[in-house]
Amino acid sequence: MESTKQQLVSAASRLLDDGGQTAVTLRAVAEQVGVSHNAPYRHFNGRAALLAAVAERDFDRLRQAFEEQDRSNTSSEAALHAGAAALIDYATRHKARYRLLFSDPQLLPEASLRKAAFGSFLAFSAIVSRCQQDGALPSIDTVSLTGLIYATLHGAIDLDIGGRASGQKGLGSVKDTAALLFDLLKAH
Amino acid sequence: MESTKQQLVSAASRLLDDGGQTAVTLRAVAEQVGVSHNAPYRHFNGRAALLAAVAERDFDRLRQAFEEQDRSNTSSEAALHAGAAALIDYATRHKARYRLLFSDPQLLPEASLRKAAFGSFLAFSAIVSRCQQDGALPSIDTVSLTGLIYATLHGAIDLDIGGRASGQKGLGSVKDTAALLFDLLKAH
DNA sequence: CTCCCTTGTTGACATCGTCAACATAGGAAA
DNA sequence: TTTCCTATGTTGACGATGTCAACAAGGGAG
Repeated sequence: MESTKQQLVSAASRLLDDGGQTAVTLRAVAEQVGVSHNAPYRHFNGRAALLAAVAERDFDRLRQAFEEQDRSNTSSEAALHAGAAALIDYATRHKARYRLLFSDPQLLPEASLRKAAFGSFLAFSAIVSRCQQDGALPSIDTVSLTGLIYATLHGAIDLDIGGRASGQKGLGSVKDTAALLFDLLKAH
Repeated sequence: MESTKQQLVSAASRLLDDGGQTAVTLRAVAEQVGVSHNAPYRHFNGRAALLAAVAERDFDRLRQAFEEQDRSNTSSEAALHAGAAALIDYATRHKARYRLLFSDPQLLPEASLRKAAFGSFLAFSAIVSRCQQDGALPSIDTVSLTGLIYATLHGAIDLDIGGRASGQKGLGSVKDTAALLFDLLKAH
């Protein structure tokens, strides 16, 4: 027995995966849940708020995934690679959702969403910090270094999804770019 | 005396800068130019095609900016930094337009648009290649290296525009991220 | 029992992208 | 010159969509 609110978020996620941004219409979401076209307004302030809820939920999941890697029994370097792989994997599996989280301009900068986004960034930062302590990454400002890695990962993913850079070579190029960055960082 | 088609593209750009994605409605564009709400259809296949034309024009301008830096009389390293600064500057001045070029999911993968996007990437790649010849950048595969730099720049810009990463620290963090990457690359 | 907050419904409205039909001017073709 | 076609633009209409207002039911608190 899932609450209607949760059902709405789930339905929006599904529509996003299936038909992309334009498929996520309030009316379609409502229909999927089996309520009237205006029921969503009892749970969300409007379309943007519903999408923000979807993004928030997934940001939390990403954070959890990063935290799991950070707590794992592997080496810090392996955790870093696994964390990056998790992000790439999520983006590959849910392109439209990834775009919603990281690049949607219509998402209101709600405090809760910003907090969730920052939370996943911080979780990733924890992995980076552990790598630094182990000497696997240079001992510079952790936030700056995390920003560099995060930006590179996101940029490679986003360019790949949109096919805007070096042709559409598939996600192989994303992993290659990440590997190249990690190699450079390893060599001090 | 500007052709109506060019006027439509210019008006769309202006509306994009002023009011963001949602402000660019075909009817508003037509009104700005002073034609009926259906006149744009005589020049573009629809809204997506008009936006693609805007993106294509700006991709060409970016390519020209990169080519100018490549031909400049400065050092190859200065050209690289100037090229990066030009991209950051463009993104800062025209956030919504930057998003359109590099991250808009609704843009049909028209051949001409893809060609223009690839053209700007290639122009940037030429600068990178010159840096490699001068020993200012590591002698690895040029396309891979350009992909890394391009991805980092785009990722830092995109995260900053959306305020998704380390808080909204302004574009300062973007330049810092770029500087950090260049430092790392310089140290082989 | 009564009241009110939550949740949901129906109906309406403005806006938008898009299609179809019609108008007009200017040059090519005869 | 006259005829016709194409490019360009206009008007009108339609369906889809986000959103607002008004109404309904139901269940728990007092």
